Amino acid sequence: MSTTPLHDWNLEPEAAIALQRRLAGRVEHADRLDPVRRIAGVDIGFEEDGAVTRAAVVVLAWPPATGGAFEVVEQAVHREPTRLPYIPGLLSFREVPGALAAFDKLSSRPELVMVDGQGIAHPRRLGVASHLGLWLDLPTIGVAKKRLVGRHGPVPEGRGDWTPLVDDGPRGEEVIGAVLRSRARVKPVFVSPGHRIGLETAVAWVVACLGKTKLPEPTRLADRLASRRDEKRR
DNA sequence: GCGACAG
DNA sequence: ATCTTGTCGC
Repeated sequence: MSTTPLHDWNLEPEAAIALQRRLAGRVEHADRLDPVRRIAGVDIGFEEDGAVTRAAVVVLAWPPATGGAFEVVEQAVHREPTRLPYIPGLLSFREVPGALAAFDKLSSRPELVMVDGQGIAHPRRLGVASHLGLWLDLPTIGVAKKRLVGRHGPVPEGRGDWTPLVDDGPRGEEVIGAVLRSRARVKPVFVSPGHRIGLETAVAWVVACLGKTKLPEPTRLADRLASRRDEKRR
């Protein structure tokens, strides 16, 4: 993939959208995973009233130890001035640069990455997970807490159950993700392929990484580190 | 004009 | 995303 620094990109909305259209065509929708030994979780948080972007990456060992506990192989945090405000559909331009910088601090390279946000469940099929996957050239999965686009029917109640998230594309209706019941009696999460992975495989990995909470461990731990829940809760 | 709208 | 106390439940 291109190594063009994102800060060199023209971030005018029209240009950003045109770029997303081009990049979407490069996203791979079939599984192309190496044997998985490490899974990374990525998330971005903010400090100083949003003036500072805080990107966090947590690498977990796969498989988890008997009992379900995941071993944290390593983690990294990168802070930088926030580049852009939040604009639905253009989240990548706000969060990917920081995420890449955080990845640069890692000494190991994961074989799979889970991102807090959408994958192809995006207006132009290029959510933050897909965008990051292209730049890292790694399989990525988008795990979002809310819906950005698409529609779906009732979500089955059992943990691990899911219903397809569909949206209309150039060639008619297409499945862009899964609305997954990651935990009984809790609002579902939106799982969508980011890059180099298909929907079924993506859902299987998310379910395999579920602990006791709504979010899969990689994303949950990255979220905690990005929002520094540790120091805060006191 | 009125909603919808990842984080 | 972020600001935040208590509270219900396993």
